[in-house]
Amino acid sequence: MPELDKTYTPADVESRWYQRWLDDKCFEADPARVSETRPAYSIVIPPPNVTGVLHMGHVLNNTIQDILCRRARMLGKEVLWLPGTDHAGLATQNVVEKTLKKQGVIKHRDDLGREKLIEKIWEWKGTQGDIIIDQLKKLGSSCDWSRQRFTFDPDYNACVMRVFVDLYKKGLIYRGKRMVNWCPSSLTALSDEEVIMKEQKGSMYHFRVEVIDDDTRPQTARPRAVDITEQEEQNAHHEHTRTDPHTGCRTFIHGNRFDERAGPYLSAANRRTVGAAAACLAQSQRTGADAPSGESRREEFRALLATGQFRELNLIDLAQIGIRAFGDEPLAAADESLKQLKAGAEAQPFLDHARGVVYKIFASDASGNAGRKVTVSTSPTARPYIEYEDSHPLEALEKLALLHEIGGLPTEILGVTAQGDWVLAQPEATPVTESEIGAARAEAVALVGGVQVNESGLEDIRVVWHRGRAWIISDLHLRNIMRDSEGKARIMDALIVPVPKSLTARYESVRQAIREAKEKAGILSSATHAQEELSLFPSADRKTWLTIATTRPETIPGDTAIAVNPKDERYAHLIGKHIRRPLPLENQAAIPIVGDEHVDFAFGTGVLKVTPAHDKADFEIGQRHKLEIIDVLHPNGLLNELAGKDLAGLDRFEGRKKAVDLLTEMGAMIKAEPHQNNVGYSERADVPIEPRLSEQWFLKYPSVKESQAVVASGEMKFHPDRWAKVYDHWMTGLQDWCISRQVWWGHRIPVWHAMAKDSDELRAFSEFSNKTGLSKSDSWTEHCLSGVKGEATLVTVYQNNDEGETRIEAVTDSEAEIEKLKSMGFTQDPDVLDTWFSSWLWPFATMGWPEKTSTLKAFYPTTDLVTGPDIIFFWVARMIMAGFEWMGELPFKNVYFTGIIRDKQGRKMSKSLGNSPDPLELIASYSADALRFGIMRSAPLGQDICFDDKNVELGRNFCTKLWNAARFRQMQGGEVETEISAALLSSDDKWILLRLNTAIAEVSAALEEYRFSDATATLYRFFWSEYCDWYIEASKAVLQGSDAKRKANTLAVIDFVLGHTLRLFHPFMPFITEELWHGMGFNTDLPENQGGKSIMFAPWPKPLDEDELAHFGILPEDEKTANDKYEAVNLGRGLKSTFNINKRVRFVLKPSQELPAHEVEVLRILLNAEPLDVDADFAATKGTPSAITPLGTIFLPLDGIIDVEAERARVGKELAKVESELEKVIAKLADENFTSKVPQKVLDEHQLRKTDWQEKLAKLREMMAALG
RNA sequence: GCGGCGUUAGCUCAGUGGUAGAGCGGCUGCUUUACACGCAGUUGGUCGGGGGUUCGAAUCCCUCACGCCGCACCA
Repeated sequence: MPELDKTYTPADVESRWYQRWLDDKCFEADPARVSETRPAYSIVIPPPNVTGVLHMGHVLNNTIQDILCRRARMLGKEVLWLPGTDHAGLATQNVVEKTLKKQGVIKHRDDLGREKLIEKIWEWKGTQGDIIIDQLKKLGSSCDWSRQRFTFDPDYNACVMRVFVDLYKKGLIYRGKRMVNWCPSSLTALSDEEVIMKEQKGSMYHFRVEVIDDDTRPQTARPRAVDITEQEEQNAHHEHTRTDPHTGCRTFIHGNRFDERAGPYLSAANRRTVGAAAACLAQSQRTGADAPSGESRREEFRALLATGQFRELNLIDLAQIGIRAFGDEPLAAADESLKQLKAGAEAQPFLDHARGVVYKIFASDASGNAGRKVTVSTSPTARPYIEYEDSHPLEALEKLALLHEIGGLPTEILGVTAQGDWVLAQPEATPVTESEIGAARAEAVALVGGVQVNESGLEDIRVVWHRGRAWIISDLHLRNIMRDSEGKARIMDALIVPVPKSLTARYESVRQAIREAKEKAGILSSATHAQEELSLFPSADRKTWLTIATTRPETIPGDTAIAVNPKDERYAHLIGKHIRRPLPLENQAAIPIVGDEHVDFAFGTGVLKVTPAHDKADFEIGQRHKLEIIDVLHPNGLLNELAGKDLAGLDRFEGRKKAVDLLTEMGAMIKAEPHQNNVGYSERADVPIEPRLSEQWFLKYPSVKESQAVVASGEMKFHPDRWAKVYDHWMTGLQDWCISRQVWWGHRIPVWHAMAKDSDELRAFSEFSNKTGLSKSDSWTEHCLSGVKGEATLVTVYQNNDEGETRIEAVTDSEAEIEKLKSMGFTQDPDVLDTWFSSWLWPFATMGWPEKTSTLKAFYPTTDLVTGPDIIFFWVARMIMAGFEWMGELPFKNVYFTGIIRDKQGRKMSKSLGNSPDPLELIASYSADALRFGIMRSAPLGQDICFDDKNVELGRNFCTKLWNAARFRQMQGGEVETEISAALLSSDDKWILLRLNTAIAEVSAALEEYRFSDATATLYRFFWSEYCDWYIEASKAVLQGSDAKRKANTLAVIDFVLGHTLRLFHPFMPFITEELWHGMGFNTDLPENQGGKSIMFAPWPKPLDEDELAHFGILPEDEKTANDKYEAVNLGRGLKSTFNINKRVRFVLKPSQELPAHEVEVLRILLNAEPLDVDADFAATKGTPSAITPLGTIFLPLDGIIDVEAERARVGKELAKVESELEKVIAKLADENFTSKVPQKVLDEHQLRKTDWQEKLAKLREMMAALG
C-alpha cells in the first residue's frame, strides 16, 4: 500500500487531479456510448457572462451541477455537462469601452466606430474573457470542455439568425414605434424584465391649470386674480405649498386662499359672497394674528390617534373634526385632553338633529392659546364624541385627510354629487336603537355636568341608513357657507364627492330648507352655484381652474391633453373643453380635456395630465384619443428644445426643479407633498429608466401554450415547486418582448432596408423592381435574389413611414443573399438583439442545432437545469418556449432553483457592500473540496443561504478528518480489501455496516430529491460521529490485540466502509476522495471504467440487500447490541466527568447478562479504563458512584475520595427526572381517553417506556438506599 | 394591493401528529501513538403571539405580529 503524507496538501492534489481528469478525457461525453443500459444524463451550464468572475452564487450553482453530474457518472450514465459563456452585450461592451478609455485609447466609442470596437472586444475576449472558465475548473467542475460554447460563436450566431428569420416569417417579430424602457445611461431600450422597481421618495406636485372653452381664445402669459396684488397672491400660494412633513397628507383644498398667519385671504371670488367675507374676517380676528401654527395641536392630535381610541371621524362643519371614541369607556380616552380644556371653559349646549346633544366648550388650550373650541356630543351611532375646532379650516381639512389615510379608519369619503353633496360612509357603524341614543346622550350630559339643553344650530347634516350603513349627507360643498357658533357666517373649503342620485333626491326637501335658511341669512345658496363651478376654483374673472397632481412636472411641455374619467361627475361636463398648458412659457398651448376610463378618480385630484411621449399609460390614452406626441427629452435624459427655452439642455431631474420654480412663479403651483412611488431602474446601469417612444423590434412569444402546460401538468418539474406558480403567473400575462438593443456588441438584426424616397407606393416599388426584378405582387413572399440555389430573402414593402418614404425590408440569414442586398444598396438594421434572445436557444444551439446531430439525439432534452430563480423569466421560461418552438420538445425535465447567497447578517452579497468573499481565496486557504462541502452543507432546498466562512472551515476540518482516518487505516498495514468473514464479525462490525447501509440510503434519497444539505448532514454524521468516534475507537480493541485473524477481518470491514464512504463522498469532495481512492489502493484490480481509472466511474454505493445481510449474519437487532454498549460507555464517562477524574482509572461492571471477553475489552478501551473488572458479585463501598446501563451497573470505585453527599445529589437529580417522566407516562396510560383512542403501536410504545422508567427507578432507589 | 417564503438553543438550520434535534459557539477537562483542523464531558429552547381541531400540536386549521422576496401598480 502506498503511503499517505502526514498532512493533506489540497493545492497540489487538486491541480494534479484536475489535469489528470482532463488528460484522461474523463469529462467528455460520447453520444455513441449512450444505450439502453447506459442512459444519457445532461445539463447545460447557465452560461456565465464572459466578463464575469467567480462569485459565491456560481460556486453554489456549479457545485450542485457537478454533484449531479458526478453521481450520474457513478450511476453508470453517459454524462454531458455542457459549458460555455454568454457574450452579455451591454455589460461586455461597457467593460471594454471603459478599459479602452482608461488606457487612453479612445474617449468615446465613436472614435473607433462599430467595426473597430467589435474587433477590440473580440481581442479583449481572447486575452481576458472567459476568466471564469478557469475558475470553474478550480472548483472541480466536470464539464465537457471540448464542447465549450460561446453565444457569439459563428455557428451559434447562425442559429440566432435562423431563429430570427423563422420568427419573422411566422409573423411573430415586428417593428413598432412603441413605448419602451429606455436607459438614458446605456442609450438603449431594455426589456421589461431588465427593469427593477425601486421605491422613491419624491414629491407630488399639485398645480392648477386654466380651463378655457376652446383653443381659439387668446393666450395669457399668466393667470391673474382681480383685486389682489401679485405679491399677495404669490404669498398665498407659497403658504400652501407647505405640507405636513410627518404625514404627507393631502389637504383636498382647491381654493388655496388662506394665509395661516393672517387668517383667511380673500380672493375676489370670495368677496362676491358678502357674508362669507365677513365670516372670514371674523374668524381671523377671533383667532388673532398670533394664532398657534397648528403644529402643537397636530402633535396632540397624533398622540390621540396613536392611542387607537379614536377610530371614527365625522365632519360637522369644515372647520371641525369630530372624533368618536369607541370602546367600553366612550369618553375616557378623550378625557385627558378634555380636562385640560375644561378649566375656565364655557359650555354651550344645543341640540342638533343629526348629532343629538351637542355641547360646545370654548376654552384656551394648555399653552393658553385662545380660540380653541371643543365640542362634546352624542352621535347618531350612539357614541359620544369630541370635536376639536381648529383655528383654521385648512388645518381641519389636513386632519381630515390625515385621518382618512390612516388604515382601518371606518370613515370613508365616497364622493360628491353634482350639487356638491358629499357622502361619508361608515362601514363599521352599527345601527342603533332609540334607547341607545338616549343612553349615550345621558352620558354626555353627565360628563359636562348638568348643563341645560337648548335647540339650536343649522340643519346641515343628515344621517340615513342605507344598506346597513350609516350615510351622512351634507349640504356642504366648495365654498359652502355656514353660521358659526357666534351666528356669523363663514366660508369654508370643501371636499367634493359624488352621492347616488337616488339618495340625494330623497333629501331634496332638506336641501331646500337649508337653502332658504341661508338665503335668509344673506348667504349665497349652494343652489346658485352652477354645476361647472364644482371642484373648480373660479376666480374673479370667472376663470375656472383645474388642479392636477404630478410627480414629473418637467414633462408638462410634453402634455397634449388632460384626462378625466367620464364617469366622474365632478369633471364629466368639462370633457371637450380645453385647458391652457402652463409650460413651456413661450408656448402655452390649449390642450383638450379628454374622457378616459383609465383615470382613477379616487387618486390625486382625479385629473390626469397626459404625456404620451413619456409614460406608457399616457401613450395608450394618446392612442385612444389620437393625441399629438411631443417628445421633450433627448435620448440621454436631457430636455430638448421642445421642453422650452427654460428647460432645454437641463438634465431631467434638474428640469424638474426648474419646472417647479416656473409653476411657482406663475402662481400655478399649489403645493408639493412628499410622495412615495416606485420608479423603474435599469438593472445594470442603476439609473431611472425613461419610458420612451422609439422604434424597436418586438417579439410575440412562441409556443406559449405548450410551455405553460408542460410545467402546469408536472411533466417538467420545478424544485422547489413553488416556482411553478411564479412561472405560471408570468406566462399568463405575457407582454411582447422588446428584443432590439442599441449597442454594437451583439447579434446584429438580419434585416436590410432600402428606402425609396418617394412616398407613393407604386412608384417606390417600381424603383425597387428595377433593382431586383421583382414585381409588387412579390411582396411578403420569399425570393432568391442572389441566384444561389436554396437561398432566399423575404421582401416586404412598407408604405409611408414617418418621413414620407417607402421602406423596403429584406430579411434573410443567407450570406449569398446578404451580399446581393448589399450590392443593391440595402443597409442593415443597426440594432443588435437582446442577449437573452441568443441564450434562450442554449440547450440545443450548443448541441449543433439545426443539424440533427448525434449529440442532440442523445442528450436533448437535458435532464436537469440548475439556476437561480432571479432569471426564471429572463432565461428559463424563454428556453422552454424556444425548446418547444424549434425542437418540438421541452428542453429539460427538472429545474432546480438555488437560493440566494446572503452574508452572516442576511444581506444579499454584492460588490458594492463588499460582503462577498472571493471563492478563489477560500479555495486557496481551505481547498475546493472544503468550499464545496461547506456551501452544500448550508444550502437547504431552495432556501436562501446565510453564508459564513465557518462553513468552509468545517469543510476543511472534515477533509482533514477523512484524511487522518485513512491514514489510521493505512498504519494498521495488512492487505487491502480482503474478504469479510461473517463468522468473525463483532457487534461493532455489524453495527457500522448497518449504519453504512442507512447512510447510503439516506444520501441517495436526498440526492434524488435535490436535498443537498441533508445529504451532507448524513455524510457528516455517519463518518464523523459513527465511523470515527465509535467504530474506529471500538475497533482498536481488535487492532491492538493479538488475534491476527480478527484483526484482518476488522481491516476488511474498515476497507469496505472506507471504500463505500469515499464513493459516497466523491460528488461532494471530488479531489480528496480521488486522492485517497488511489492512495489507499482502492482502484487496484478494478476495471478502468469501474473505478480503476478514477473514482468518478466507480459504481455508486448500494446498501447491502437482504441476501447480503443474511450472508454476513447481520440482523436488525445487532444495532442495539452495540448501541447498548455505547450507552454504557457514555454513562461511565459521565461518572468520571462528574467526579472530576481525568486519569485512567479502574471501573467495575456488575453485568446484568453474560458478556463475551471481546465486548469487555471494547468497553474497557472506550471507557479508557485500567482495569475494567467484571464482577457479578461486586459489593461497592458505600458512596461509590455508579450508573445503571443496559449492560449492568457500572461502578467507579474511588478509594479514599468518596463523597457520599455528592453522589446522593447526583443520583437524587436523576431520580427526580425519572420520577417525573414515569409520572407522565403513567398518567397517560391511565387516561381512558388516551388508551381508547390511540393506535396500538403508540400504546405499546408507551407501555414499554413505562416499564423502562420503572426499572430504572427501582435501580436508582436501590442506589439511593445503598448510599444510606 | 396580490402572491410566496420565513419566524425552533447565543448563531446557522433540521424536525409534517406521539419522550424537542444537529453543527457552530460557550463552559470544563484532556497534548490518549490517525487527527488540537483533535478527544471527552457539559451548558443552551413556555418551537413569534393568540385561538381552534385532537386523547395528544413545533407539526393541521384560523387569526394577528414581525422579517424577507416576487408581481402589479396611481398621475
